[in-house]
Amino acid sequence: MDNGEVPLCSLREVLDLVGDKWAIQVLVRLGDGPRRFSELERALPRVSRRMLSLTLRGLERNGLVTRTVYPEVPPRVEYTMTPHAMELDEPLHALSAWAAKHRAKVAEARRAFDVA
Amino acid sequence: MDNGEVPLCSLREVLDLVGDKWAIQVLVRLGDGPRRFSELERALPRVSRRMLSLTLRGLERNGLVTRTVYPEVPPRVEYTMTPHAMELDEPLHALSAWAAKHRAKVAEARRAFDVA
DNA sequence: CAGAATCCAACCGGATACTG
DNA sequence: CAGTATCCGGTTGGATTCTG
Repeated sequence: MDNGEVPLCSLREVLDLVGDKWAIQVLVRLGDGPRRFSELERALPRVSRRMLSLTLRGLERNGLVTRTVYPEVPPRVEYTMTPHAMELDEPLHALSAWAAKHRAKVAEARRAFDVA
Repeated sequence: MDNGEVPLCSLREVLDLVGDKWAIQVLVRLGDGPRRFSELERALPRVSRRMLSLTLRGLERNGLVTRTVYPEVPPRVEYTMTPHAMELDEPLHALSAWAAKHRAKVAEARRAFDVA
């Protein structure tokens, strides 16, 4: 990791956008298309309604997600990824590839550390 | 972002490793070579000693950093990145490149959202 | 259906002081 | 030098309740 070439502030910016506990889970769900609030809620049982709401609000605020309200009864709201959010796909793949590759070593390091 | 291809759990794993507030700052500093505790402390004035300590302990536990104690007086401790931590360099670059590219849009989205 | 509001417990992290 | 220990205020997030 070369200090001079990693723009630290940019890195912090992305992590501030998607680094929190649920943002990425939501984004990935939106990856195959628009989803309603309740669909996301069912798809992510471990996210409380409150947190889902706050997460979506954050993503919307940062322009990663678009919120569309359909004037119907009962109300329908759909969340959609924006084009630039889609471009996050590849960087995130790179990261998870790293994780997949080194998972065993990380687990082993953790075991070794914990017994000591 | 293709749901079927992004291994969500791997992604969460990496973010759990380096997603917290200071881990990456520390890693980047270690990018050009081993550093002593006090060097890191000076290089990262906004990180409290306590947080630096906890961060290093976490990185060490996950095998991203090696801690070496030299039996001298006064004591000297050096922190070094492990080989697999170095491989994080490129994925992190990809992420920060995304941030750099879309920074303006994100900022604009935020402004638009906040005035509303 | 899609949230917002409120309450409250748990956790986080800074400041300070102490140690091998 | 390189930490750890303790105290403590602020933030986070779950549970619950209320609403258009």
